[in-house]
Amino acid sequence: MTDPANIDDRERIQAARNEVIGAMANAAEACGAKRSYGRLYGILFFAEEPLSLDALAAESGYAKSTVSTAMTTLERFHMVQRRSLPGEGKRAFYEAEDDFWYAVQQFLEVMAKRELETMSRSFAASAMLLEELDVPEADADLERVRRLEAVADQCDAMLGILTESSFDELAEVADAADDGD
Amino acid sequence: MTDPANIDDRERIQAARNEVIGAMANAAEACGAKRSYGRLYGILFFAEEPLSLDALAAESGYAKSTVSTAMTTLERFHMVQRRSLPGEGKRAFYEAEDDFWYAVQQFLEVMAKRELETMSRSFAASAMLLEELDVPEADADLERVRRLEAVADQCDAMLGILTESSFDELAEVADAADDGD
DNA sequence: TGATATGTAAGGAATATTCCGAACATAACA
DNA sequence: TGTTATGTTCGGAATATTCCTTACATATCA
Repeated sequence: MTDPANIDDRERIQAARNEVIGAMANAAEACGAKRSYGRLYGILFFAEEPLSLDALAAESGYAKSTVSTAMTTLERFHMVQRRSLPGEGKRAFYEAEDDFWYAVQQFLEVMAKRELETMSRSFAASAMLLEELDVPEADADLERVRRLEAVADQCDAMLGILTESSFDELAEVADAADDGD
Repeated sequence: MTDPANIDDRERIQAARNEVIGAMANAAEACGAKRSYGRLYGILFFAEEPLSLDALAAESGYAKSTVSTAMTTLERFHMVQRRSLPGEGKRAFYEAEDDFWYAVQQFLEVMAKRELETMSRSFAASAMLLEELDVPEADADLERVRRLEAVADQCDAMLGILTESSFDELAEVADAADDGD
């Protein structure tokens, strides 16, 4: 059942997984989330079956409470799904959203879009204040803020495309854009 | 020279600026940079003339050393430009890149692209390890990693479009994409 | 309902980040 | 070259973050 060759295979597979799991930890950090969330998503991404909190805690080495809050957060981002398997009582099982592009979209939708909207609101508020004034300095500032608003709008449009396009549609967009250039 | 009305105007202008400067601090944080960098960029963005380190320190309230390292970093990102004004000795002056879209592009180019490349390399390394194995479990993992690579490639293509398109070209891309949907 | 297993929340220890101040380095100019 | 003005580096204090432990809450099933 576990002859030397199999043990070696397992180790290699684990090494391959860890490479990706580490990359996901980095990505999470780059996205402003905790590294642990990235690692836990990675573990789930490779899991052959949905994992319970305890299994995830054992596999990852994190405390159960840490895993619990991580799952709650990742669920809000639609990065993992919580399943209640029948006959398993209260116990919940988690699996990763295996469509990684969808996961990326969800992140952009929830985080980037929200961040951008907050920024746009600030720009708008600033513009409002400046419009009420009638001095040259205010005019110059208003011009600058309007440019910021234009960029924010453009970013918003691009984000819309990214979050609303399927993976295949996006490929078309990319091709079209390359032709245009 | 500073009658009540002017003082009031100044305060309002400052309030309008602070609104934007605060938004930029938030944006910097969201982008994984320090809030102080965002604020300093914002101050420069509204400055009527290039500012020296001391002026920036006075205006922002940060220590000069903090401003110094901030400027070095922002310069690497092409978010600010360092100018040596003639007759000013060693003293350097800084001004913000006023094309905000260009600044965004620079950020994507330097940070997002680098991050994505690191991730892609990890995916590739993992795939290499898995290709050498010939067990079903490894095949299943390889399939998953290949999907990750496909998403990373797509993201890279989109990043390319974003970083290589001018503001106006980007609008065309957005329009074309909306038509396509 | 009680007993047990599971999930969540709160507080604090370990760690990482940010920023300041002081020491140091370097360029300009007398 | 010496002096002064400016810029940078480094160590540590203040702060923020992460994650664990413990305590609590809630669901399941006898």
